[in-house]
Amino acid sequence: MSKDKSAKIPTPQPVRGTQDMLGDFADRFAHVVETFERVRRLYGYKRIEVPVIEPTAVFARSLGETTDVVSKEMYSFEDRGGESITLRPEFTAGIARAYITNGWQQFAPLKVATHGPLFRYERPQKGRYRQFHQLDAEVLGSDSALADAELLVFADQLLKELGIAEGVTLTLNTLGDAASRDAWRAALVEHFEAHRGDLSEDSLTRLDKNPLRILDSKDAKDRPIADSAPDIDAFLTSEARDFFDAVTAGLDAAGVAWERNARLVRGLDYYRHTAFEFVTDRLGAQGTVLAGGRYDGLIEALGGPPTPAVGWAAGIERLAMLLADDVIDNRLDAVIAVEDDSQLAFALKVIAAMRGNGLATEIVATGSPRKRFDKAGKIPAHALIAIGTRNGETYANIRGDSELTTKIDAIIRVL
RNA sequence: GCGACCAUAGCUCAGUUGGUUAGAGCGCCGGUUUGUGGUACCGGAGGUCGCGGGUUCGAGCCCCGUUGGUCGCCCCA
Repeated sequence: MSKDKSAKIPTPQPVRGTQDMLGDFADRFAHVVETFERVRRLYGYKRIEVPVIEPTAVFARSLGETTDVVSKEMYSFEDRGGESITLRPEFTAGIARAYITNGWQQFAPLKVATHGPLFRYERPQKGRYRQFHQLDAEVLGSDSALADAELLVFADQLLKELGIAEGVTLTLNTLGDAASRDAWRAALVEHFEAHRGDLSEDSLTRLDKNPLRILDSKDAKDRPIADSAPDIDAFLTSEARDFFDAVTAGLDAAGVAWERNARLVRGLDYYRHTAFEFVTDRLGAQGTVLAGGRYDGLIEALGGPPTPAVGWAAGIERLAMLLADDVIDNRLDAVIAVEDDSQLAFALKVIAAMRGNGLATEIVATGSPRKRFDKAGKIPAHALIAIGTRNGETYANIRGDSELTTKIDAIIRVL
């Protein structure tokens, strides 16, 4: 290391909102993904891979008129050909594009699942990053309420298998069909206009841009007005009512607990019928762990044929943060402390044999020989093997669970 | 885009109303105990106190700016 400070090379900073993971958290992350991959097979969801980059139009068109999101929160750039490219901020639009451009209509109804990195240009906070990762499940080309129900049962089982269902609640609402939704929206605008003077400043702008969003406002000033606003129920067509009933009946039959949240809404117009969020109060302001809904209008908005679809996505980091501390067992089977360098060759034979027998093993053979036993003892493992010389003879002392030490003893004995 | 809080050793943090040479724990390196066993003892390396200005006889501490982080708001596809 140079002491010459002027010669020091400045280390580039990581991009804001990106994260590096080492050890425990990376293992938790992988555990979430592995569990998802296992459970999605149980439900017959096909693995799908779609690009991280898409033409900007894929997302701009799917997100429609919510200019805030499109203009300020997407990672977009021009490639060398002058085409506007965007790092995917969500899975759904890219999957819908793939569905159209690959002619996957032939497979409808198509159940697919994927996971990977997504990018949104936002201010990072707890459970919210610029590069983040999601699990994703979609059913394309099905207008059946059974698809919605199955998707939710899948999500419920995933959370249960991750051991985080406790403290996570499925909240559910319907946005109705287009007719229901339009009637409800008009009634809401009327209600909010009547209370215009009591709304927060933010909600006044929502009233113009996205009135449904006043319903889930966090501002205490808005709550009485939002809470007294009409529910969609009175405006549901009988078809929409039947659809919602069929979804909830499916959940009840499968034993999935749910709560109606009549204030749960989606900002985009292509959402229809089912909207849901699995929420928790254990992640600060970012309480949504898994969310989705039915988006019957999306594929058409991308220039495809009218295609009903429903899906959800879940933040892998958020799920990983919720995992219990003891879910991941990082302990090795054994650690070898080489207490005498003349026994190094023997120790290397032992560790090769251990690993060859499927036992995860680490070796400590550097630094002061006297300290190696202590050092090895600090590495989490089920057994500790000390190798040294005593009375001119090689010796190996094994400590740990009796079953494991017997197995190790047998491996070493034949060397 | 807005707000609050924070920034001292590789990590987690102390650091008094501004006052000598900025500390601890963990980690790292070395030494002591010749030991079937050890939460032990001793020592060492490692710091432009995020950066730049200012106030002051004197700034890790006070003021301004700046960069970065955390949390929240907006937004949430």
